[in-house]
Amino acid sequence: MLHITNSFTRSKEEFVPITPGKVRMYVCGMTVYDLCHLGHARVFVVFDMVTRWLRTSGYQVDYVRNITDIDDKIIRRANENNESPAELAERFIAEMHTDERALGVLPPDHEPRATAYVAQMLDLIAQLEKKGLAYAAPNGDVYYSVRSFPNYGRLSGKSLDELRAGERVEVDPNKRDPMDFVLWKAAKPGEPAWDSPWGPGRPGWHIECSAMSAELLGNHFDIHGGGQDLQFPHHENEIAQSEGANGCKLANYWLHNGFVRVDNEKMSKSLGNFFTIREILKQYDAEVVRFFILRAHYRSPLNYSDAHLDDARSALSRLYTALKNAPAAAPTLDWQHPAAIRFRAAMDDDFNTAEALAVLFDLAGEANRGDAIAAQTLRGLGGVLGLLQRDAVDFLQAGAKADGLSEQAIDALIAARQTARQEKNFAESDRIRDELIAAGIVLEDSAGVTTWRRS
RNA sequence: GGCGCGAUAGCAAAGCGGUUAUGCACCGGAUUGCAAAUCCGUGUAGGUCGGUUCGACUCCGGCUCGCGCCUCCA
Repeated sequence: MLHITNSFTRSKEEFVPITPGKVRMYVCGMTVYDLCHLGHARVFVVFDMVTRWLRTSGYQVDYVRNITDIDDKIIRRANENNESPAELAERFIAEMHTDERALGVLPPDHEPRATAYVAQMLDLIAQLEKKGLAYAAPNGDVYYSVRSFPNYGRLSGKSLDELRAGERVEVDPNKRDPMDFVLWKAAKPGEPAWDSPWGPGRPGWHIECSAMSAELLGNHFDIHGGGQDLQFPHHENEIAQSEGANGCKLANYWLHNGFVRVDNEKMSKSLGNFFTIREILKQYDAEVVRFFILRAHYRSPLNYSDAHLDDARSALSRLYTALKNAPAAAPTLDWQHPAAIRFRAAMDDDFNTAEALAVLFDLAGEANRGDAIAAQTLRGLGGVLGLLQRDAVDFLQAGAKADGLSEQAIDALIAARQTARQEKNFAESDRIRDELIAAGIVLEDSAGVTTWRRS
């Protein structure tokens, strides 16, 4: 029985889908004006894990993760680059897909782009205006009137009066309340624009998600996810828009993943302390990065550092080492295996991947003691998390090939060392081994055969 | 200032009112020509002050410290 911590109620609840056997999930994706950083990677991997677990649990999942392909930053960046916003967005969507696939993230069922749903957004804004929840301002923008939506602040636990007290931005004279947010932005010269009843313009950020989720999943769906930083105001605004227009609950469960930190500070573009997936992948195997993300609970903060990635790599190596003698293709996973039962219990407990991974390490120990079933179970359960599907030796030998020794050179040195050992010339054999260690290659002699891996 | 989250061993990170988390690192042993890997074993915890309890790392409260949101942000 799956239990999920719902950020709306701030409590752990039994998961009950709206339609038995089916789960409809919407996750806020990325604004495509630059390469993805590790924070984005965490969202991708976490909700990929959620989707995989729901499917493993027998649910048919309809997973939507949107792409924001029109906004201020995209327009600005495109102008700087002398390209159109559409071209820029297209480029970074492709880059995002490259990063995701490297991390073993399965494609969502739908990846709607905001620009393809402007008509639906306009419908929604019209409904909100009709219901007195939206108003056209003198400057041509259309705003949402937060004071007209009684539940505003429920998700984030904020009240409008408290928000006002902490108001740090200059009050816009076009807004009736400082917290009112834009639904439709009047066009400025040279910017992409769509026609609308309120004049040419483009959609505000928040309305995109309300329109796309309704179009693809309906007005009421099961799970809404995203990074913690979107809880306020983005998700709060989505609720105000969708529930205000449709009169029904938007999502039953709200899931927010924790931040990635650097030196105990949130990793973000505005702080400039971010690491792109691309640069991390130059140094670390993508599966190590995936393992690193999954090793922490999805709601906990995750501190990024080379030392932690090194640690993750060592840990994952232990798992793969246990699979060295296991067949590559795992037969059907036996869910009655004691470890599988523990694994399921951990995952059912709010997607506790840290606990689930601990089960994998216990299995590795059993496999190392010669339990072939344990090795199969290890590979099978790893697969549920999108891990451990490679040939073990391939993983252990994967690495910095560019600046290291070629495999032929390594094999030649191993052969030379073998000859020296047979001649009991241990000074020479140890010299060769030291040379390899200096090059990051560790040798392992077992049963008369020497194998190697990267340290 | 308002709201919220967290504090676990050298590092990372979970569960749990009483019984080994787990990984990395470390130490002892086995194995090895020596290593590595592996196995066996030991040790190292629960910010602080109180309360509840037969018993608290686990529940409750105060304090301290850290983090996040309140502006775009995954």
